[in-house]
Amino acid sequence: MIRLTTQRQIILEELAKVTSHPTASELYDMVRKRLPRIGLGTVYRNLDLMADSGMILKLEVGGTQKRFDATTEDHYHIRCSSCGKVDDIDVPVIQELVAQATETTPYLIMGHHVEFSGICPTCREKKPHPDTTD
Amino acid sequence: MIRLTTQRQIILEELAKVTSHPTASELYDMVRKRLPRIGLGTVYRNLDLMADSGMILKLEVGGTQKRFDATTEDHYHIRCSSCGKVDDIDVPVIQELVAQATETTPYLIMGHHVEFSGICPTCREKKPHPDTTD
DNA sequence: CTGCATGCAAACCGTTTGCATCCCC
DNA sequence: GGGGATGCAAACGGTTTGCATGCAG
Repeated sequence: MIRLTTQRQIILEELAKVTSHPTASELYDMVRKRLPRIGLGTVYRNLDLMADSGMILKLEVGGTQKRFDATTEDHYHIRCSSCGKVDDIDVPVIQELVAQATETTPYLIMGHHVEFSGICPTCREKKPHPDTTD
Repeated sequence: MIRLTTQRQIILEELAKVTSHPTASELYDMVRKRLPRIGLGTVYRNLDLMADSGMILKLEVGGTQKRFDATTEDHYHIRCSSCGKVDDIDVPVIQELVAQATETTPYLIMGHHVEFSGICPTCREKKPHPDTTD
């Protein structure tokens, strides 16, 4: 069984506390407020460990950084193509997709994920219209 | 308009030649056989340029590396969680998803992508059964 | 006690970038 | 001929890892 260290607990608590899907370094900053001497490596090691043991989700989304999710139920996401933020999206999961895909591919299918892309409200306000100044 | 350099042409040709979705460095290796002095930076610069101008697709898939696709029509993908390979998958694109999502999010939705995950035939053969030795 | 976990820092890997030179238009 | 494109190599950002020490069980 997975050993319950202070670091582990606090990382999990901080992740569960937010509805956003923080990156490892965002989580590092959050955790550091309570555990100033924690190392970034510890955060990475524990996130991977918890993801492997199914306690949390490691989101394989676009962008340069992986993001983490305390909600392990199957659900879809939307990513802001401007700032990279990721939010949950409340569209019902389509289980039939896997059945459909199974018929057309030699792969052994394990799952699927839908990722929407768009502009989040914050970024929308920042750039109401691309550029009408010239 | 986008300047037509030898490098550009050959990168595009090599990408169009394969049905796989190569990473930048895979493409670099392919192109280098015809253009031994090309630099990796040139490959990256041109792939980004061509993606921005809509000539090719930059796949925002999971994994550590970006992948590129000469087919710009909307379609879905499957990624092997063992070797990272990405293939097209022949499941009809669900346009209604965007409409559905629009109703439940404050984001301005631009698009969506479905990524299946599974084990490719090659990796399936390599590991017929995970480990039954204990 | 003892071995897994931590903190720290160096290493890694994919990607980006600055710069002098090159070559397409 | 001129400005964008190239080759090269150094820089970068995110992640991983080796090692001595620390602490949970």
